[in-house]
Amino acid sequence: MNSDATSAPASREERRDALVLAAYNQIAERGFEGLRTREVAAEAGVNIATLHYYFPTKEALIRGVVEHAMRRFRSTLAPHGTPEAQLRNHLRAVRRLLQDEPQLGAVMGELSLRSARDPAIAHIMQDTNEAWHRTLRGLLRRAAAGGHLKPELDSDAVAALVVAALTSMTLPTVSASPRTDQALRQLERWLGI
Amino acid sequence: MNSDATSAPASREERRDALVLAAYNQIAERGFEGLRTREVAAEAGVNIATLHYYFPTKEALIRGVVEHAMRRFRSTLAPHGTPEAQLRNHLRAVRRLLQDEPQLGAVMGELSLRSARDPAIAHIMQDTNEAWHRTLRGLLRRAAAGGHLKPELDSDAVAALVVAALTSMTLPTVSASPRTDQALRQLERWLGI
DNA sequence: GGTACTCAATCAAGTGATTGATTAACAGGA
DNA sequence: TCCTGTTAATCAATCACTTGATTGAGTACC
Repeated sequence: MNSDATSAPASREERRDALVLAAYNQIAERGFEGLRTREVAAEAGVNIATLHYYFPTKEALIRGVVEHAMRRFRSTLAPHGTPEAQLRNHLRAVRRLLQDEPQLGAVMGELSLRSARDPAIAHIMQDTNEAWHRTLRGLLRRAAAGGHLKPELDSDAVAALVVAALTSMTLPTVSASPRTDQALRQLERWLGI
Repeated sequence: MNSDATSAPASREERRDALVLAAYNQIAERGFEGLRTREVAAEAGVNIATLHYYFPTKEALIRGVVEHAMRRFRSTLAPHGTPEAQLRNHLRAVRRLLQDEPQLGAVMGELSLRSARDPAIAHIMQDTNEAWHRTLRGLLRRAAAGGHLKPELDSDAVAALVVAALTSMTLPTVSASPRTDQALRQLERWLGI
């Protein structure tokens, strides 16, 4: 049934991804409140019944969006640059990601709120936040070991504050404010990076 | 038409407040996605048509919730205690408010996300955040003037970071984490309060 | 008589999900 | 090579229900 990549129909995975991306964009723009399976299907260029062929329920589609968003976000957490620059690069990378891809911030925000009433989402997001926290602790410890940060720094608490500050940038009231970059610079100043 | 407070029907204001509170609770529990005018009316103990007598549209009801939430939140921003303790009291007060009234955090979070697509909400929340920022700058300056903080402190940037960190606590993924208090303590540590 | 408030019944539109029919591709046997 | 059966994917039509909003009638109070 699967033809080569140059002709319709697209592969199963491509079709699923198109539907997930359409739902992702709709959630970013109108929240879960405005998520409509008919419109998701239309944006992906298929019939509503086709959407249900790939995702039996609307909730199943939402789970696809959760995976997509977490994968996109976690891909940013990978450290890059010299060890002393990694911490600052991290802060800048997350900030830049949320600036360049405001949809990701919007979807992450929507998912965070929904996690209060959806244990599956809560679990995935908690895992992602744990991984993020670990990544940050590692960066902080390495920076302290290299003499770039005070050795008595409480990396656990600092990581928690960094996660909180960056997470707030998924909220439009924070990300839209020019003060957000001031907040980030203050964080860097206090870190001495 | 208005009878005394001991008998039905309640006054016009009481009835409106009951509807707003019912909607507020529903938004806190299920987000805008799960907000149903029929259920709001039922929780307030009136007919759907009565809800529409007081609020012509669902959007009008939502605006009532916005006002209620902003009023509740801003009432916490008022400084209390001695000048040197006011800053720490402020941080603790907001944290405690979001702990004691998680619905407020949930609704504030929902409203923040909705503000991206509702200019009226965006305006009100921006005003509230401006007021909050001013309050914090004032507390920071007074603390610095009293010798409790470093005089070279950038009160603008610190206030921005404080707003961001506290705002993140409206998100369940942050507020549900035991690390949130660590983040707050780290902030206090860096402030020296 | 006028006003404010109430509600049962209804409307019109929307929504997630299902069904049965159709089409295309593939594999295997003659 | 052709034919047949199977499988995967597609969609128009439909279902059953939900939802925001409206209407007309009734009641109480001034």
